[in-house]
Amino acid sequence: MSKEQPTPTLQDVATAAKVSTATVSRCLNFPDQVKEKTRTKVLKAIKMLSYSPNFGARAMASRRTDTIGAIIPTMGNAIFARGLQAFQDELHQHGFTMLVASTSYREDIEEEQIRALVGRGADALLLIGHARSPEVYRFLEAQAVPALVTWAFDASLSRPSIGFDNQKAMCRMAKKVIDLGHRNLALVSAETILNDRAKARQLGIEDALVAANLCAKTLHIVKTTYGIEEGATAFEQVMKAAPQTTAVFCGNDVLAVGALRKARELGFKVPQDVSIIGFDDIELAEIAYPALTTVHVPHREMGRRAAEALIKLLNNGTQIEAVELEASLVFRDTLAPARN
Amino acid sequence: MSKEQPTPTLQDVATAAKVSTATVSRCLNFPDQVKEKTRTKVLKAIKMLSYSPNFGARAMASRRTDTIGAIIPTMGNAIFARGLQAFQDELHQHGFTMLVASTSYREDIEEEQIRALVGRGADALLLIGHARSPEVYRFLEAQAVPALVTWAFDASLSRPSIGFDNQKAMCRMAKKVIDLGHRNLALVSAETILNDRAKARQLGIEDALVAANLCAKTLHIVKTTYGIEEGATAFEQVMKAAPQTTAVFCGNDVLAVGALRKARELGFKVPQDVSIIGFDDIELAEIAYPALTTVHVPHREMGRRAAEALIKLLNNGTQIEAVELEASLVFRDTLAPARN
DNA sequence: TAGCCAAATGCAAGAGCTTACATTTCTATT
DNA sequence: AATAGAAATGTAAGCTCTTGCATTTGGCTA
Repeated sequence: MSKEQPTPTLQDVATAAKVSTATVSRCLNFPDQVKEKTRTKVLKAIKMLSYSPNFGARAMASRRTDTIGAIIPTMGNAIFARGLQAFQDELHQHGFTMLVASTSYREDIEEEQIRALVGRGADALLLIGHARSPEVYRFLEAQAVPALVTWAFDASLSRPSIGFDNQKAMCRMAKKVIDLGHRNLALVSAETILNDRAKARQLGIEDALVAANLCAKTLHIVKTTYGIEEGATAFEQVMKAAPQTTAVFCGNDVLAVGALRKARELGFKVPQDVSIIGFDDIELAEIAYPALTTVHVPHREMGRRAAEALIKLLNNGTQIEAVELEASLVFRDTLAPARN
Repeated sequence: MSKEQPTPTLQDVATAAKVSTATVSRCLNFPDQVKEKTRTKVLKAIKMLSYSPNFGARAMASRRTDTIGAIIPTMGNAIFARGLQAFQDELHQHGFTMLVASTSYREDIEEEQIRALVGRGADALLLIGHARSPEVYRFLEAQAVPALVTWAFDASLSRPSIGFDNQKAMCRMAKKVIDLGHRNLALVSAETILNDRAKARQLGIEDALVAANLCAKTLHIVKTTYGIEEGATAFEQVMKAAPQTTAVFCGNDVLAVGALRKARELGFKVPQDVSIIGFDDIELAEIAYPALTTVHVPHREMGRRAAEALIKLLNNGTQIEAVELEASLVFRDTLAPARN
């Protein structure tokens, strides 16, 4: 494509305002270092030329971008979108900009996106979950880009995280379910290989099973990809393969809502015939009918705290402190005592 | 903060691989211009140093970023998140990167974000709706950054858009509603000053009213901000101020779902006592109970087409052609003939 | 009025990359 | 074996800013 008129540069503004580029630059970055009169002159020139600083050049010269990158699996899932919104709001208040990239839950794309954001000068990164190749962490180190993990919490790892313990949360929920007399549990889960949150949630249920002196192997697991339809299909598979199931856990609310719909379609009464439990507590959960029992993920809090920690790190070098947040259980209408 | 070890540069890689910086650069950008053996050597050096190109420098030198910015009101609304996902998918396939920014429906923030993305070197911009100050358009022109408007379609404007006609779509829906005997209509809408889509949807209903020889003024309008809770509150206001209302249109599905819930809480039977109509057709609409009658926004198609058009423009200079897509009506369970 | 100091401004050196053009190295002819 | 022409590589200028340091300006004091 052809760009005829070159876009205005700092130099153009300087010329138009009859000052040096240094003055224009200071006008933009440290307004009180330049005299009122000069400033007015410069600002007028800027407006006249519709000048906008070239970010790349600025970043290169100042070695700082005030930009923080966030990499999430998908924007399609409201829980991430919401968390990011909180993250972004907090960043914005402190003069930082957020850059988002999504990975579609693919490891190779995540790596690509990490490189893209780092290359774009992100001063720091927000990552979801701990699980990724050591090579990536090495890269981040070489580039001196701090990364904060969220959406998960694991005290045993050296890398600080601000999140909640997926395993513990799911375990608490599973215990409640077992207390209600359920003995034949099933789980509709995302692929757990690249998704440590999904894995942790599974382990949580198994922990509860073991704690109740039941065999962890009795948990019937069906893996699927993300989506309402996928949840529906998975539910059908569960009930076909393990008809005695009385409680179906789902890795997230979207899957759960799909399962719920399919249950109704297949003539199951929820929760009388079968209980369905979600995870995330997005709007969908509240709106579903019957309203979904689920685990509430403190997404706003996570986003806000993560932003806070990163800003402090960037501004004052304050090291990030790991924070474990609570994921609360939300009992609504899809969980009831086991029929027997 | 202190970054001790400087991040590796092109020069470092060149030195390590014993070639010139030009060769390394070509290795990255035009791999087939360099001999296999050299390339291997260079790639090894890159890996060893965990080198990652500095985007700013690259952008500055090559005057192109292969980046397209997208500015949406909020990621909190699934309809935008979904549309962007489609946009992003298409871009990614063609080697482009998407940068997202959200405005919280605020004009000043939108302007700020536009400047931020342009400064960051976005080669083009995706904007939602036509309504914004001429100054912004002038700025875009001065910077020679093409902008494509989506989520709206207005043949009368010179600026090309790829979207649908909000007014026409809502008008069609309203006609159906009127055909079912409804005479007392209400609308729960977002603020229409800065939101041309919301405005268009309102006008659509009024058009239908006029076409049916009714007075446009009979439409009872309540304005509110975005959110389920907000929709609920607005519904209550509507029924208090205009109890004879038999059909409540909502500016989007989220508001509608809130209205729906409140209707149930207040003891209204939907759709027997009152019909509720949404707009967007997000998952929520399908999951709501009763399932929501709404207008389906072709978000995937819009995202995909917009990406396509922008890529063509950037790669071949092909001018963008305006495209009007169809927004279809989805009749589910919240619309019924008026009680009388 | 001279002289001093702080405030305001200017100068110019990078920051890391791409690319036009120059140079070197191959390959294939004769 | 010599050489034209293509392929591979190197050289260096330039992209737009920031910032340390040098210089100028201007307000006071003595």
